[in-house]
Amino acid sequence: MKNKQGNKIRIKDIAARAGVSPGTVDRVLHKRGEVAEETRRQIMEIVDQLGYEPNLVAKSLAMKKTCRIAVLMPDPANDNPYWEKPEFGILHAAREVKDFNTSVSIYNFGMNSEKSYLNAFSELMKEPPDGLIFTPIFYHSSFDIIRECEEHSIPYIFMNMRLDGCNNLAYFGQNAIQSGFLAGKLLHFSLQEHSKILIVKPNSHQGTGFHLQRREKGFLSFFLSGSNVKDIQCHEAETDPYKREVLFRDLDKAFEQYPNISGIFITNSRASKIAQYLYERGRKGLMLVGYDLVNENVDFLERGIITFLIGQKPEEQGYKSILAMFNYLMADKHMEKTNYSPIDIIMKENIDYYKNYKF
Amino acid sequence: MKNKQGNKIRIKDIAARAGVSPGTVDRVLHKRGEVAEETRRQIMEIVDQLGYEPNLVAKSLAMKKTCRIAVLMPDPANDNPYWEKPEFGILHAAREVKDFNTSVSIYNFGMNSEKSYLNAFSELMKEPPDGLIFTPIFYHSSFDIIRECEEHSIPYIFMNMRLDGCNNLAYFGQNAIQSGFLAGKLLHFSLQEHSKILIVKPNSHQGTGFHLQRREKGFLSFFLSGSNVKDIQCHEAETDPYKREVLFRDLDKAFEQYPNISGIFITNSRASKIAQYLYERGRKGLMLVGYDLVNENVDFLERGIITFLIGQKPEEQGYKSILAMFNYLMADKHMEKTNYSPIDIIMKENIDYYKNYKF
DNA sequence: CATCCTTCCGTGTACGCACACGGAGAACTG
DNA sequence: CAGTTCTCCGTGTGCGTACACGGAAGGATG
Repeated sequence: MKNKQGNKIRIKDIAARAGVSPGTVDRVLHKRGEVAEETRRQIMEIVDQLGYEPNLVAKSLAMKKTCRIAVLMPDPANDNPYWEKPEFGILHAAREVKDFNTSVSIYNFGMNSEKSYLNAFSELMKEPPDGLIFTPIFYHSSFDIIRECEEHSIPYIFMNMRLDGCNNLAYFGQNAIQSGFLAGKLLHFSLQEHSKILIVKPNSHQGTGFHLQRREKGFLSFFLSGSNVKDIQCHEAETDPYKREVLFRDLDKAFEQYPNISGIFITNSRASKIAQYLYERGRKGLMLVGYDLVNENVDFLERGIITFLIGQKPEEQGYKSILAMFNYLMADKHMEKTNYSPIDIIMKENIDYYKNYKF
Repeated sequence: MKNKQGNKIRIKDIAARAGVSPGTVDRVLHKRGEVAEETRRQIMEIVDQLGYEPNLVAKSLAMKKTCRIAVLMPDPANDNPYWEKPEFGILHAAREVKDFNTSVSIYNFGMNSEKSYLNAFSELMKEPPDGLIFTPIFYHSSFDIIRECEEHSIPYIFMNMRLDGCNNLAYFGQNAIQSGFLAGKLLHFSLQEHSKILIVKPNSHQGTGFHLQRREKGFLSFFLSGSNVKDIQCHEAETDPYKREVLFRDLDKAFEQYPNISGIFITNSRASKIAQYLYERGRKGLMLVGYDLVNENVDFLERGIITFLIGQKPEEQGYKSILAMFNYLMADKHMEKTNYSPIDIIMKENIDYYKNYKF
C-alpha cells in the first residue's frame, strides 16, 4: 500500500524536538534572523529530517498579506465570443483563490480600439495590483504597459498572446505556428492527390493579426516541407469574415479563379462564416478546417460542414494564468516561462467531450 | 471592470447585524437547533441578503473531521505502465488535499490475479475508509466489493472502468464505444477507397477485455453505419501482443491471408508492439491507430510508424476522482454521475503538448 | 555599579470557523 | 416558593501559522 497522507508535522513538533519555542522555529523558517547560528543549524536539521512542510491552510489563514491580481483582456461581450472562454477559466480560478486572501479583477477593452486598451490599463493602475495578467494585442501600447509594470515592479503574465524579449513571468497560450502546421497535416491527410486548398486570411484590423500570420506560416511550412507527398497546392484569399457581403463576394471570386478547390483553411475563429457560405452556395464535400470551439463553429462541426476544429483550451489558459500568478505571489512558486496549451483536434465524433469545459 | 473578489462577510458580521452572537449564527448555519424560530429566520434572511459564503480555509482548519480516501487500482509497476498515469494524477490530488485533513492511500493489485484484487480490498478494509475509488476490473469480485461498501456505507467512485446499474457516486473514464467509433473515422479518413483494415484484438486474460470489446464495437459500428463511403473492409486477428513470438506469428498469418491490408487498429495500449512488427518486417505506409500515450507508443508515433493515438487523459481521471470524493465528503458537493474524459486525437504534430501532462 | 544596548528567545494574539460548555431566564414541579 | 428542567444563547478554546512585543542574559559604557 502506498500512503500519501499528511505528515502532520507541525512547527510545534519541531520546536519540541529542538527544545525551543515555536516562535524560534518560525524565525528560522522565515529567515528573519534573531536566532543564534547554532540553534538555527540544529532546527534546520530537524526540519530536513522530519521533512516538514507548512500547512498551507493555516498559513493563508494567518497571513495578513492579501494580493490583488488584475486581468486586462478583450471584452467578451463586445467583440468575439471566444473571449468568454478565458474569462470563464479566470472566474473559476478566482473562486478557488478567494479564501486565500486573493482578489481578481477583470478589466476589459475593445479589440478595435487601442485607446480603450490603454484606458483600461490606466484605470486598473489607479490601484496598482500585485500582479497583472494581460493579452498584449496591440504591439506598441503593450510596451508602454510593460514599461509601467516594470517601473512599479508589478510582475506580469501573457495570456493567449505574447511578445518576445520581455520579462514576463510566463506565457499561457498556444503555439500558433505548430497549430498551423498541424492544420496543414490534417488537410493533407484527408484530401486526394493534386487537390487545391484555399487559405482564407482575415484582414485583421487590429494586432491580433500576429497570431493569424503565425498560423498561416505554420500551415504553409507543412506544404513546403517534404511532407507534401500528395502535391497539394495552396491559394490564398484575403477577406473580412465579419462582413457577410464582403466575405461572400471574395469567396465567389476565389472559387471563380480556382474552381476545383476541395479544402479550406481559415486562420481565425470565424470558420462558421465560411461554413455558412458553403451551405448557402450548396458546395458539399469540401474539407474545412478552422479554429476554436465558439458556438457557431460547434454547430457547423456537428452538421458536418466544418471538418476539423483546432482547439486550444482557452478556459485553461485563463485558469492557469491566475493560478500561476497566485502561486508566485503567495507561495513563491516559480513556473515555466512558456506554457503551451495542447493543440486539440476536434471532429464531429469527439466534440461532445470538449464543448463544455469542466474543471 | 468586473470584480470577483472575496465578499469578506464573516459569521461575525452576520451576528453583528442580527444582534446576536457568532455562536448563534453558527448554530443556524449548521442546523443544529437550539435557536428560536424567529431568530433563525432573521439570521437566514441576513445570510441570504449578504450572500454569505463560508471561508473554506478557516473552515477546514477548524474542522476536527478528517477523511481517508482509499484507492484500489492495478499496480503500475507489475503490469502496464499505463497505470502510472492515473496514479500520477492521484498523487497530485493527494498533495492538494493533504492540508485539508484528507489522506489518500493507494492499494494495488495485479491485473492477472482476481485474488490479489480481493486481497487488496480486504487489506484496505482493515481500516474502512470514508470513501473508495476503484477500477472494477474483475466482474464478479467487483460486486462483492460493492456489496461490502454499501454495508459499511462507504461511497465509491469508478475510475477508468465502470459497471452499470450500481450506486456509484460517479464514473471518471472514457466513452470506450465512442472512442472506437472515432478510431474508425480516423482510419476511414486517411485511407483510399476499397482499402482493407485489420483489427487486432488482444485476447485479454482478464476483465479488462470489457473495454476492448466496446472499443471494437464502436469501431465496427462506424463501418456498418452509412459513413463508410469508401467501402472499406475490416478483418480481425486475435493475438497476444504481450508475447512477441505469438504476435509475430499471428500477424504474419493475417498478412498472408489478407495481403493488401493498409490500416491496423489495435484496441489496447500495445500499439507499439505492432509498430515494432511493421518496422522489423519493413512494411511501410500503413496506417496504425492505437490507444494511450505510454512511452513506447509515443516513440513510435514520433517516428511516424504509429499514425494516431487516442488519448483519454488518465492523469485527469485519477485527479478528478480524488477531488470529487473529497468535495463530496468534506463539502457535501455533489457531482455528475458520468464524467467522460475527452477523446484526444494525437499525432506526431501535436504529441508534444500531451506527453507530459501538466496540472 | 547603574544604565543602556544588543542578542536571542518565549509568549501572546489574531486569522475565521466549529464546537463544547455553561449561564440566564422561563416554565414547570411538588 | 425553592428546586428542577428546558429553551435559547453568549463565551471560550483550539485548529497551525505569522508576527508583534517584550523579557532575560550578557556585554559595553559612563
